[in-house]
Amino acid sequence: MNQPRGLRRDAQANVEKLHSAALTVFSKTGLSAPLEDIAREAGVSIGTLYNRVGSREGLIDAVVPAVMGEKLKALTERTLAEQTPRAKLERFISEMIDLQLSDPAMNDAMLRRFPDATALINACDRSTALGHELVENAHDAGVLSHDFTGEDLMAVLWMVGTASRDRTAPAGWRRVVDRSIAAAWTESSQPAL
Amino acid sequence: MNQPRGLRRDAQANVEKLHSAALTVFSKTGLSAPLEDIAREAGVSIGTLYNRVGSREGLIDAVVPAVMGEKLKALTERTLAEQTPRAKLERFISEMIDLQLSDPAMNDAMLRRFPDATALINACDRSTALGHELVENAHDAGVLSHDFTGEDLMAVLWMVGTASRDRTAPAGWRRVVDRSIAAAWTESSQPAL
DNA sequence: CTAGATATTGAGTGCGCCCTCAAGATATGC
DNA sequence: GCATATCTTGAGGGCGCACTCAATATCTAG
Repeated sequence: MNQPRGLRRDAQANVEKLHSAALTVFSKTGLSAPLEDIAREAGVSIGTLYNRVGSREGLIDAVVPAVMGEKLKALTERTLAEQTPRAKLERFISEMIDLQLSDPAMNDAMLRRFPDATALINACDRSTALGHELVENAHDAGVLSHDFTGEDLMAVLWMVGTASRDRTAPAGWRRVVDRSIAAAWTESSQPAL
Repeated sequence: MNQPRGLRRDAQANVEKLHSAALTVFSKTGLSAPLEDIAREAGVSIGTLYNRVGSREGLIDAVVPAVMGEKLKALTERTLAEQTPRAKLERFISEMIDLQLSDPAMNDAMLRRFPDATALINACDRSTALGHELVENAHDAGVLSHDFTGEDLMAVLWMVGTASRDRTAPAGWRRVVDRSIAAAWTESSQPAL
């Protein structure tokens, strides 16, 4: 959680101010927010921002993976608490969508818009792995069509993220996505209550 | 097709050079290509570009609707030549997708990325109207689920356009879209050969 | 208290693009 | 051929953002 010691006390304080400012701004504007905004929010000059955090990726990695990790942990628990493979997968999808819609920073993260923020990418990879696993389980249980792959799941979520961040998206996008998912279940499968 | 007379001959020639350069560059890079690229391609200075065409929207409108209109006309003919309402709609969808994938300029047009290019928007509106009509006919013939609306159709096409222009799109996007369409037909409906 | 190591600062530079305008070039009517 | 209305030109200004660095301020160990 803390910086590699050796920083002067004021510098240390600035790091913390920058981190919390970054969190605020990222959640409002997304991970591509101007770094100047973050410096201002932290009450610190742009030079200091660079001195303390080095790069946008550094700042993202210092701050977002923790939040994201928390959310994913809770999400995973809720997902695995469901009874059937289908219910699990449905839960996962709807929770992931909620996460993306809840906050531009989460959305940018899931869309992998900053591939050099390696810690963040790792966090995302974990959720991707969970998704793939749930798809496989659903296949094994015979509730999900075999031509709906893990890749397809990720594509669905990518589209949700993309559509939601674009204000020119036409009204029907959500229905399109929902229909695509709905069509992937097998006949023998029962929707969760 | 021509400028409102009164231009000196050299100026007139420049207009033409600019139009054809615009066509070339737009098809390669899309409608948001730097205007400087177009001036260079036309062998003319950036100042002249502004003198002759005024704005990006002016240039787009002077050049893209004609091409688009041609393509839409042919597309419409082919669509209406199909026998059944379902075949018509399927044809329309696949032709529209091909059009979007064929050329960044067409894609930007269909995505309505330049709402102030009014002539272009008009052309697009005509194809939208056709889409809505085909959806209605399919509803009337009982081959298309009533909860797949004209708006849904446009959302599908919007997603195709968006996914295809984003190189970070995951591999499965096309299948997601196809499944969404496939799921919209009613049981009584027969796919075209 | 002070020297010197450590931080902060913000004006400045760069980049890509949009758009303008004064100075110079060119066509055209007479 | 010449006068002049018409065009072209490209350097320059603006904008938003990333990123740097010499000058200045602040900590802290002794």
